[in-house]
Amino acid sequence: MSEPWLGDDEQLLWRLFLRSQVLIEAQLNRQLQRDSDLSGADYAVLVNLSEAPEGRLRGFELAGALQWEKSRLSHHLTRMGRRGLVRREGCPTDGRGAFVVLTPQGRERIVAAAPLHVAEVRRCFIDALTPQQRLAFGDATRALVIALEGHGAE
Amino acid sequence: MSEPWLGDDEQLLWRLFLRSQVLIEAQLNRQLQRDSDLSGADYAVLVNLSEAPEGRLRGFELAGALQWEKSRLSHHLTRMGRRGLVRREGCPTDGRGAFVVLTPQGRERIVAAAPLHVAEVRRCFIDALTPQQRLAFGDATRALVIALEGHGAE
DNA sequence: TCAACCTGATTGACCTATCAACTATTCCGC
DNA sequence: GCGGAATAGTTGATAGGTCAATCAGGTTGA
Repeated sequence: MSEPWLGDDEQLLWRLFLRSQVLIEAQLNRQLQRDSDLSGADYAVLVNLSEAPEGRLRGFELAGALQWEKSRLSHHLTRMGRRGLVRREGCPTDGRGAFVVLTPQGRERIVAAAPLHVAEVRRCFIDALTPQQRLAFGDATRALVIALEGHGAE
Repeated sequence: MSEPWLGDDEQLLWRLFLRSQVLIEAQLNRQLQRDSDLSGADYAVLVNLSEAPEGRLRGFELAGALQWEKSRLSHHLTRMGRRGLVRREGCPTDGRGAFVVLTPQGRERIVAAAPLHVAEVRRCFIDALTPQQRLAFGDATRALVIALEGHGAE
């Protein structure tokens, strides 16, 4: 429970986990870029907006949903704005705030991209596991998330 | 096995996986930066070099081990070189190639950093799982890695 | 009311990552 | 050998991410 080094099996487990992360992320980003000319970050923004009423969210709501820093969001929205995917609008009831709004083109893009992306998630992730493995995987990742949200990282 | 969308449980599984990735990566990078003034990328480079005979590897070997693009490696080595962690050396038997060599300071740094980092991996990852979860999780991640290395991503 | 503070968001500097283009060398078939 | 393909590595432009500073607009309380 508190030895200084990792045993062989622990080492292997850790490296497998790191490797699965890298591979999946790379594969999905590649697919999004190739099929839809979107980055993973673009996709996440568009999904959140498209699920919100009228395709609009306050900046801080979007940042919270994505778990992004506000400055990251701001920079990213500027770039997406240049590509016509989103637009900013002032908030009438709070002079500090702003809405982020999905443009019609943005909506078209996410509607076209989502099925392809989901299919890739299914292919690379869901279908790569047996039902038992899925259960075990969910069980373990849930334990990880609980442990990490509890102490280490707020 | 080939439905277009994800079911609730599949969706949850996927989001847990994504979230566990983000949390662990953030936590470990924070620890490395705080305790050892190294990024995760720096650490990975140094570990690979320190495990190689004489602390030296050809660029393409290092890139392969890290699964990095050659240009990423080249840029990163330039930055690490400026900080005195690594050094480049020409290869006598292949005029195109170069060795990347761990400097004495680089070795000191990784030797000092590794135990702290490993302890954090243990705390955040290994100890967060029960022995049964570790076995099952290893089984599932192995299946993922095999599936991903097989077709999608070469 | 008005000063201190908090909140939502933007900006600029800096660091890191990716892509495409390029140089130099080696390998291979003829 | 020699011309073309493949390999090793660098470079520059650009996109993305983090940090600290800034700003404008709310909120609170003496």
